[in-house]
Amino acid sequence: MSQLAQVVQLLEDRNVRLTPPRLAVLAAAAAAAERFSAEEIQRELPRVGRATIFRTLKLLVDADIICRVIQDDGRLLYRWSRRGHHHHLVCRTCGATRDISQCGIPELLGEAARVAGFAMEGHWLEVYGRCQRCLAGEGERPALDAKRATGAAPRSEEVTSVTGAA
Amino acid sequence: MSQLAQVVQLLEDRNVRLTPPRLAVLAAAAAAAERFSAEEIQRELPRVGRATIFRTLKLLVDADIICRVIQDDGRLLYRWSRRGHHHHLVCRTCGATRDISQCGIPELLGEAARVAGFAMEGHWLEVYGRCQRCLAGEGERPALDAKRATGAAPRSEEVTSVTGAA
DNA sequence: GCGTTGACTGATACTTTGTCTCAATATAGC
DNA sequence: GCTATATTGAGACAAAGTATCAGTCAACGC
Repeated sequence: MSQLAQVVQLLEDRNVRLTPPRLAVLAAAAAAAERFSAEEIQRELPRVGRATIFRTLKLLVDADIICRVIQDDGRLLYRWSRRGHHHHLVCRTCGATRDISQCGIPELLGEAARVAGFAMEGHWLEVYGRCQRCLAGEGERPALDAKRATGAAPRSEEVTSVTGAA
Repeated sequence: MSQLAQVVQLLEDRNVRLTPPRLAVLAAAAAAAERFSAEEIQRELPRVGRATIFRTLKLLVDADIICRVIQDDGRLLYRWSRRGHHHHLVCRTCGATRDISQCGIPELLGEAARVAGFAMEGHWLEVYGRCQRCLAGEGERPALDAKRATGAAPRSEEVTSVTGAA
């Protein structure tokens, strides 16, 4: 079953009507880089209303199909969510990301939380740095946001922040 | 030397002119909760221009006196920055935060980053859960956010985030 | 097939959180 | 006091959503 088919299944299970605009948003999101902005979807689908795009994205977020990703600069992007708890390495130069499945935060900070009288329930971690290509001087791109309007899809592997259950 | 005096000193060192509006913003920020929004400062200082408030906050961010904090929902807050790398425990019920100076992230994830070909430069971690008081059933506050206009300090479920040097 | 009902849509206005511009004003240095 | 420069406040503008509303569409019962 393709990813898209799975998503369709998931939405049908939630009794969400799969209308043409919704499917268009879904397809555009699927065709976009792993991380995409609402604006990209809008650009891709000029005939679909802005409100519909945002509503559909929200729907997908609610269905846990995509997740909202807050970047360093406060911008919001969307990303296909992945099952399983993981974090990301984010390249500050080109925006590329790699997943880290290793976590260890609960073990690391659980004791500190206990001492502070907190019941730890979750955490949120992102690691920033520079990827091999950018370190080597290739792959330098004006940071993703630079002019926002380039339409250039970010390289896949992308960023995200994940709110993970501790 | 008081915190405010230290800040004034810091700004003077940077040749920043300490005009009355700037001092007013500084004082309002100092009087506010540890974490505050630009809106709160505005409400506090109706006679100071909005642009001046934002400019002054930016100035303080540039001077590393306060830091911008991106919340779960993408909203921006400001927070007095502390010397030294630390993270926060955030109570989802009442919004209270506690610092954790212990970090260990670089040690924990450094190897994973290296394997992925990343040069780790910083990270961003928030731990959330419930504080002792909320666990005990006291201290529960109706989510303060409701209409944002209450002037009350932080709302519940906030997640503060800090980008720390790794 | 028809009518009803409720979900969905697109247009558009509005909100929030800033940033930019510009003329007026304050300040520092001489 | 004069001049150059920094700062200010008002207000326009922008990005990224959200809310509202009338119109449309699809499902469902008859």
